[in-house]
Amino acid sequence: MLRIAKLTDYATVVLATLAERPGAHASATELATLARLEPTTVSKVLKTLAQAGLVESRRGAAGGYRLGRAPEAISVADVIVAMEGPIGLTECQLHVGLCHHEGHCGIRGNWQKIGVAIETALQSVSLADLVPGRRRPTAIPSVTLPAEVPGAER
Amino acid sequence: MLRIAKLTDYATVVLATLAERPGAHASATELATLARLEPTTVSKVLKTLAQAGLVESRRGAAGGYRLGRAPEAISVADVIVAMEGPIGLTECQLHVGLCHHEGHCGIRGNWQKIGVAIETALQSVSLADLVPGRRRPTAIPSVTLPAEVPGAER
DNA sequence: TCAATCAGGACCCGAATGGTACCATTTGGC
DNA sequence: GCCAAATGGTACCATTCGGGTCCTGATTGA
Ligand code: FES
Ligand code: FES
Repeated sequence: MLRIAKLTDYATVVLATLAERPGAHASATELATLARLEPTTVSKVLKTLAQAGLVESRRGAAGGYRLGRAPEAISVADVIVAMEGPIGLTECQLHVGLCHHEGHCGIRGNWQKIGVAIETALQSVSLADLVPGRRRPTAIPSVTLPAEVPGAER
Repeated sequence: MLRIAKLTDYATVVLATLAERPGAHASATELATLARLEPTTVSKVLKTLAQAGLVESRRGAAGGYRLGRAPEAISVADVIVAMEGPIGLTECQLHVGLCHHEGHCGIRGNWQKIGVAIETALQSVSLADLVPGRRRPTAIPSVTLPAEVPGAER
């Protein structure tokens, strides 16, 4: 399916909600009602996001969460990486030596390039672009697949 | 993870193997030994690919599979769609009316745009680009996020 | 006729995901 | 000083999904 996890989707919704109230801290339950999600789930998502530094947390009474950086500085790629770990289409793309066919499979390098292209595309979309009302036309800049084939033999 | 399924990865490997022997039909077991994969798995993959028209099959003795089109005409997006169904980052991106938050969530449209951008990137990489020995520098053309916000208010 | 080969399922098992609950820790207010 | 509010962290369970195998039937060439 090439899908992101549901929790990642929730994360974007919660972050978008947070982006609409800059500055002040908002509690997890408060955000949950605003986003109409389960409080427990929102809490879980926020914990993960806090570990990644995308949101800042304050504990204790009157605590809560707020964005760790400006909405423009948080990309969709950041959210995905925070929630699901490094972006990689295939398993063997991330670590070398795990795949049985590395020796005779010339595809690996290409998967890596494709992954980089997608990641670049995701990085150029920021939270500010997702927040309704603050929309502005966004153009993903020319995503070029780095053709580092040395001698382009054929 | 934003990963593709393993079977999809296998599909690209098998297709790449097929691309190296144009014309003649190759049996599933034959392809399995070439790609060093489980014959049963390769068979399963090929069946799926045949349904999508990416490979042509011939039954009976001396039967087998061959590419349905030229390697240049088969994109990575085609393979993913054939193996995993329509590309969509989120669930609510594919069908309208399933998500509870559609009413007040302005994110959905943006996810769709991001999905289109990724799909475009995947479509511009063909099988021919993946086959080792036939490599040629590939540039994913300027993937532009269609900013169809009517009045770009801000 | 027979053997090879694809077609189309059914089936099973393990892993991952979504979701929930519990308890410790911190912090502000009374 | 104490309590309520709120996060931090972990552990847990049910369900789903993906990977993988196997079986039976249909087709085709020798
Ligand atoms: S499939 Fe893993 S290296 Fe090619
Ligand atoms: S999360 Fe489903 S429409 Fe926004």
